[in-house]
Amino acid sequence: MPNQSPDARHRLPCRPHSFEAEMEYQHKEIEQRWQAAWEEAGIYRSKVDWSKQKYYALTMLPYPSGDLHMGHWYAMTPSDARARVMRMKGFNVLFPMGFDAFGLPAENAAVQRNIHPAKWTYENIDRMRSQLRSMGAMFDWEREAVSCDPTYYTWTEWFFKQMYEHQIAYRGEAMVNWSDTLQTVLANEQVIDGKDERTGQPVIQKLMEQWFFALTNYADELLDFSGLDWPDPIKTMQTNWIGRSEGAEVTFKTEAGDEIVVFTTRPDTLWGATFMVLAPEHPLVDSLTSAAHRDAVEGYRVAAAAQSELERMEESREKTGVFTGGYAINPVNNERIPVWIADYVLLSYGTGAIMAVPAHDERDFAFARQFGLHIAPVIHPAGQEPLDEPAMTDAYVGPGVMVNSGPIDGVATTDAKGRANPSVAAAIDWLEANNAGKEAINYRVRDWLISRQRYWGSPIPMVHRKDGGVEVAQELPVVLPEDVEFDGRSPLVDDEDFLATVDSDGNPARRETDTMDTFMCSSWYWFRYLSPQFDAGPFDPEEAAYWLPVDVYTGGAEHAVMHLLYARFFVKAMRDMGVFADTEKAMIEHGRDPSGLFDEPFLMLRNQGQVLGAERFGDRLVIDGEWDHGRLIASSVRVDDDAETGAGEVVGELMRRTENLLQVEAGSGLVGVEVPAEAPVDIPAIAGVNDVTQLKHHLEIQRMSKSKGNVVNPDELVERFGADTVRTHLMFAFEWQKGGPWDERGIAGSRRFIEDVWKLGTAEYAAGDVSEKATADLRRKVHQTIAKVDEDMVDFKWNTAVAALMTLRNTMADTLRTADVAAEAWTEALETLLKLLAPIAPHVTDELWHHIGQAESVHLQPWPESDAALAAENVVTMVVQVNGKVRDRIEVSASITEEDATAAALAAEKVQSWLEQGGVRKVIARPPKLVNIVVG
RNA sequence: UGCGAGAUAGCUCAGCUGGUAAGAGCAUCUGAUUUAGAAUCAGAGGGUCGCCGGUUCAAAUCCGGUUCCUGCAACCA
Repeated sequence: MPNQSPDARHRLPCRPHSFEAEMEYQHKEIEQRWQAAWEEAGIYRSKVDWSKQKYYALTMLPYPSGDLHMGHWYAMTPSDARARVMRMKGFNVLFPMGFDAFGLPAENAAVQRNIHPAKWTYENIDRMRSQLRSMGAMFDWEREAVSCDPTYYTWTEWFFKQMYEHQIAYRGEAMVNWSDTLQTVLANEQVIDGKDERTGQPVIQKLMEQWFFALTNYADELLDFSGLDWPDPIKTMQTNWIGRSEGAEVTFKTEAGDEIVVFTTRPDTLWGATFMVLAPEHPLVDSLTSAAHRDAVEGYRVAAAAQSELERMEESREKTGVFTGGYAINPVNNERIPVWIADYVLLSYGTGAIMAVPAHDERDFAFARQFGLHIAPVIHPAGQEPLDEPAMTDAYVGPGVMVNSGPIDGVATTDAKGRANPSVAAAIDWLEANNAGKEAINYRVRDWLISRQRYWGSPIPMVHRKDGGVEVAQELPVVLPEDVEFDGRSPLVDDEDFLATVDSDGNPARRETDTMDTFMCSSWYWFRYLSPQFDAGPFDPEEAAYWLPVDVYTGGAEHAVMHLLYARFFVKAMRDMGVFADTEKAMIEHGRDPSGLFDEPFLMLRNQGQVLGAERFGDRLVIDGEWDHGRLIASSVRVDDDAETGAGEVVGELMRRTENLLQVEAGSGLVGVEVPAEAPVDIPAIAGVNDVTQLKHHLEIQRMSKSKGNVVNPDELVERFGADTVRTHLMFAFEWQKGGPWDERGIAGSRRFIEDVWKLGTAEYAAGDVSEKATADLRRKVHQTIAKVDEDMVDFKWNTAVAALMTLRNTMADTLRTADVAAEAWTEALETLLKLLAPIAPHVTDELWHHIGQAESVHLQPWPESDAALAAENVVTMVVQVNGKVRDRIEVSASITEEDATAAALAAEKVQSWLEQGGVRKVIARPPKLVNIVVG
């Protein structure tokens, strides 16, 4: 009810060009105008200011694949909102953006569309920059870094050189993952289930000489997450990936005198080792194999090599393998044991050879039973009869006492790992005393393979000398030649102009043609953001001294054992190579203590989930029954995915269900089905008695992808609803860490919310009959909302923060109608709403902020603080229960004592009749919320 | 198979350390407005909190079991 109250005069519209004409919410005009205004005023420029507390907020930089998709919006806008909150809280916030611009898709585009990778990449970057701008994020564009730019990859090469000179980068021969389709090798971390994690292309194992980084040197340090505020799943994934296990290395000798070293976590079971198994590719297989077994061994090796990792894993768990004909000597008891090869032993783990203890290892047991090999129990199970070998159906892996184990007989064995297990400790001591082995730690993680046989990457700045030596190129950077042709292979390998160079002695030499893994570029990009133009080093120590380390990092969890592991390794290596020496000096000069600041890149990490496309499929149902007025009354319902038409009265997919009414797509159209309570519902996948509510109706969620046609284009949504609405909705519709299916219809609600805020902000509030209680109620609501929103936003709980703002919206909409609060309280409520919403919906809030007469941007305002006294409830409704059932409610003071609460409850009107039924046995008082009276 | 998360309205979710009558947005329905629809406004319906058992004066919440779903790792010696 707008009117001309004098109270409204303190809110003079100060932007006549947008408000006088009409009070309609024009998202497009508002957003474009404010984006331009912010840029012109430079309010998002972040500069070193030692008088202010810094906050480095980072979000994973995108690969310029073409268009910004929903995932980018989902990942970045909450990160932006969080950075804005921190800024309003008084921190000097750096929130930069850039592009991870090297990579295979650019080369594919070159082959398919005959466009140079650089051109393709930079065109995409241009497009994505403008799309990023449409988000209205507070990116500081003057700090942008693009990894494929020579001013950037100069320093990527420089890092490689440092790594080489510090013996962290090395060239070595190893079994590596080779993708024939991609024509390159891949790091272990980038292979999932035998396929390239990006493209799903299969890989095979190949022995090749490649460039590696000695990541395993840092394995132990990488297991230490102390001081890091990271999600547990990520820490677990990295820990599992690194895969530290404690045990011993034991040396076996073959009859020919060769040594076979094995790693085992159970050296205590050595006396039960009755055979050995080598990986098919193990180098000693040749010399071990006897003439009689050579054909079989060769056949097995060839078959194993021809299989992709994927095929190996897809096979059943049935063990395969062949005997080499060779024997080794068990060093603890000098027994002669056969040596087999089998593909369940992996060359890439441990030493590629195992001692097999079939009695106490499930895999070895299965193998022994399959091939009739000897099984020798050496543990007497705790509290059981001794193991009877022929009767065993499984390996025994539990605790007990060592038997048939010579010097360690009688020692207890427990479930503990490593030396904490008495039997393992005893075995290690014996091995070391007898020179047969030593305590050892094995890691599953391997060194980081960084060579790629591709063109569009940072060149590895190395030169192959004529004399066979390798050395760093004379001049950095080694620049990628631009004038090249693409046919699917790297054009570098036959580019004479590129290849020909000279070594440090002036002799003709050949350049390395491999480029670096693009994860190398992204392992240090947040340093480049600090000073993207700096040319005396990878980053300016003065900037680094202030901004480092990154305070909060946001991005996808899929990088758990790739980027996030490499980045941690990289920083530790940089620290050890002295790259931070100048930064440290600068820190000390500015009075900042540098200790411990270069051990980890990202102090806090938060992962967003994924926005999925909603595609819908329901159970396929077979329904029998009777027709009644065009509707089928079911006598039975059965789920059968393979059922064909004709198998029942109605066969089809369940599209919709409301209570017991089904809508089934039965080929000819939708059929209505009513399922009476007595009709049996059979769902094979769910055991027991099923009912109609367990039927799955048409809804399936999955990744958005072009081929599935379920991609939602953020540009269109921004056009229709505005960036503020899209941002708000992305933060409201999902639990950020979890993500979920995109529902096209839901966004209208978020748009309505923004429009309601618009209405509140543009309404003329005129106080009528001011009530003190109403005023206090509104202020309480406001201060409760501040507390809730503050807590939620700091914690990335966007959905509940928006929900809290929506309820404040509801309260304020009521207030606008009742007009019973003091004008000051209304103004406080409105200003608070705008400030709290500003990080989420930056444009509309700034517009309204100016509309209510403020001159400065809402984004430069201090974050509201909750006044606990105002937020506290002073009068509350106390529940009076009798025997746990609510019988009455009474208004009491929030600070009521237990005695008063009890007395009030016993005096409550509606409980009297219950009190008469029996004596009061007990009174449980929880002032001020509840009193429970137990009677009878 | 192991580890983790989860199961609350038709959908997506909130409900913190047990305590009022279980909430929000969307969807649905009714009414107003409209030639009609959309939009808007007013209002309504809809939940055995997966299932079984236990602890308690009191359980969606804690404990045990069970089913289902989902994420990650998967022959790691």
